[in-house]
Amino acid sequence: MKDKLYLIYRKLFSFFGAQHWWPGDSAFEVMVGAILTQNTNWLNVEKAIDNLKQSKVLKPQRLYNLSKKKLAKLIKPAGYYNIKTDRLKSFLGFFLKSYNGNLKKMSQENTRVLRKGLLSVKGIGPETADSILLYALDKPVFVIDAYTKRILSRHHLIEREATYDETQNLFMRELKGDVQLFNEYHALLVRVGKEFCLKNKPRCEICPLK
DNA sequence: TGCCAGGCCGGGT
DNA sequence: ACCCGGCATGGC
Repeated sequence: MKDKLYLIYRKLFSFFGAQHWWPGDSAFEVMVGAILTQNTNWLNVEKAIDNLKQSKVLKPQRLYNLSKKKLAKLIKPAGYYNIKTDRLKSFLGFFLKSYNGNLKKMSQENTRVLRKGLLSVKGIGPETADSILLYALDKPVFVIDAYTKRILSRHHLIEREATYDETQNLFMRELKGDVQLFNEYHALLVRVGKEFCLKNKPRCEICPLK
């Protein structure tokens, strides 16, 4: 099993090359993007983030102080804008209250404690929490998403109905706990998922994993 | 033109 | 402990 996961990684990397994730200019932008991209096309998220940048509010305190109505309007292109407004606000409350809106302070926290804290925020589930841990805070946590599960189950490495934790445990048990590896591996899975492993239009014949 | 995207919550079984 | 509807825009 261990060899299989490394083999898949090598195939993906040699086919696609480095993905340079997470796209974004700052760790804070990554955290905001992680919430905005929930079940949403990244291109739409970019529009929302651009709006926040144009309005000069892509900072913890500025964003937190913004009225719900104004925030909702700015992130509208990302979809689910009412829900995501609340989710951003609750996350920012946590970030400001627990870590004074300071990324350094946050990243010094014990990873397990941090994950629990993030999961206690309404609107942050396992994938969003782990994306923040890995891509904003450089913690060696493997991110699981819909593509990852679909690809692994189609290759019979997990059950089709495997849970998030089961899938994550597989990766973290079999792979060396390396931030750069986890970063690149997840990004590559999303890449191959988008191009070859769509829900109703799989292109398995020409997939680089074939 | 309909299908789907880098999920998560809450209410019902 | 699962299961499912709701949430919403924009690209292809």
